[in-house]
Formats: sequence, structure tokens, C-alpha cells
Amino acid sequence: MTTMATDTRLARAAVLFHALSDETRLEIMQMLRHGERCVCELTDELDAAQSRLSFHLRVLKDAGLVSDRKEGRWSYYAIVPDALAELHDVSIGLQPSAHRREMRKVGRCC
Amino acid sequence: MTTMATDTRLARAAVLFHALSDETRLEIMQMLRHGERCVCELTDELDAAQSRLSFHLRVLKDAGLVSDRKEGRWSYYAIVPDALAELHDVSIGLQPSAHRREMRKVGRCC
DNA sequence: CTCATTCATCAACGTTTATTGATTAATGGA
DNA sequence: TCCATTAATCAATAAACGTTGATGAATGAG
Repeated sequence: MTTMATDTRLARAAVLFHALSDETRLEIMQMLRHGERCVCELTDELDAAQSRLSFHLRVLKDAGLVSDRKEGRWSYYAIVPDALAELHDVSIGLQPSAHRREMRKVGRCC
Repeated sequence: MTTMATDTRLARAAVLFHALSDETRLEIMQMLRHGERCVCELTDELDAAQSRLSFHLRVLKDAGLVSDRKEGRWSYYAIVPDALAELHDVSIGLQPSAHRREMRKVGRCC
């Protein structure tokens, strides 16, 4: 486990979650699960305007969730496995603390 | 595993991710990891305006990530464990397909 | 009853995000 | 060279989001 300031971790988590907080982007991720795809394939299958796809792909790329690769006229996008591992870690980090003593219901608060 | 239409699953995933896409809300979740807290405790520790906290708590609650409980003048919020399990499932659902034959690089696209 | 406390809700505002259509650059076929 | 294809970027617009300060309801102490 890498040590990191809490606010930095939270900021990173927020970026990851934000990138995945849109249905179009989740559809893109679903398509990429089966391997890399070029933009035109995504545009066709998702029946979305090209500039719209381009926008969402950029959000995913900026978050580090996908990578792109140019080949001739085509751009191929693929999932970055490490980013999904990061997402997994971040989700685990939300789990309630295992320490029983911390799970008490505080009787008084304010 | 429960069967569910893909777009319904994606919509639900988007709601969960969206609720967690804000640093303030992630801070709230961190505080709740150690057990339920009343709003005033959150307000104090996060040094945030009360209406601001109330807004974010509502987003988390609407997403089903936290529950609230009234006791006298106080409202106590707590993590909903099932929602975290759901989040975990959703994250797993983003993992690249394990089928090797699907991971081929498609030679032609458009 | 009166008053302070706790918290949700509202209106107003500025910011961010998503969509559309147009433009631009790069590539490669005819 | 000329033209079609692919995809990024831009400008304009509309919608969603987050913050602030004010208001109001519920609760309980004095």
C-alpha cells in the first residue's frame, strides 16, 4: 500500500468517480472491456455524435481511465487496467472501519 | 447475481459514481466509516456551512449510500453497507472481459 | 410559554458540464 | 493533386451542480 495524504487520495477518488458518473462514459467503458476500439466504432455502436464521443473520451483519458493510440487515420482507445485497480482500492477505502470500538453509536454529539 | 437490463445497471452505476464524485461527500463518507454521526459533528469537523452539509448529505442519501435517523433534535447519518457492496459489484463490472478471444486487437474498423 | 438549537429547504447566484454544429488538421486513396 | 475520411477542437447554448444566506419546522431546556 502506498502512503498518501488523505486529501490527495480523496481528490483522486473524486476524479475517478466523476469520470464514471456519466452513462455515456460507462457505455464506452463497457465497449472497451472487450478490447480496444477506434472512435468510429464507438460512434457507430453508441449512435452518438462524433464530437460528443470525443468529449467523453477526453474526460475518461484525463482521468487516466483510458489510453489512446493513433494508427493512420484512426484513434484506438483502451482501458488502463491500473486505473481500474485504483478504482477498486478507492472503493475498498470506503468500507466501514473494521474496528468494533470505533463502530459505537456516540451518545452525545453537540 | 441478479439479472438486470444493462442500461438500468449503467444508470444505477452513474448515480453511485456521481454521488461519490465530490470531495466533500467523500470526506463525509470517510467520517461515517467509523460509525454514525450527527449532522452537527460533521459540520464541526468538516468546518462547512450547515446548509452545504445538508445538501451533500441529501445527494448521498438519494443515491442510497447513507441512511438517516432522527433522534430528538439530532439527525444521525450512517453508511448503508449494501450500497458499498453494490459499488464494489459495479467496479468489478468494469474489469476487462476475461475472455482472451475478445481481447484481440481488431484489425479493421470503419 | 419562550427561546435557543438542530436541521431541512428555498432562492439566488456563479460555475461546471454536456450537447450541437462548424471548423480544422492529418491521413491516405484515386 | 484532389477529395473523402477520421477525429480533435471550438463557440454557443442549455442544463446541472455547488455555495451562500435566509427562512421555517421540530425539539427540548428553562
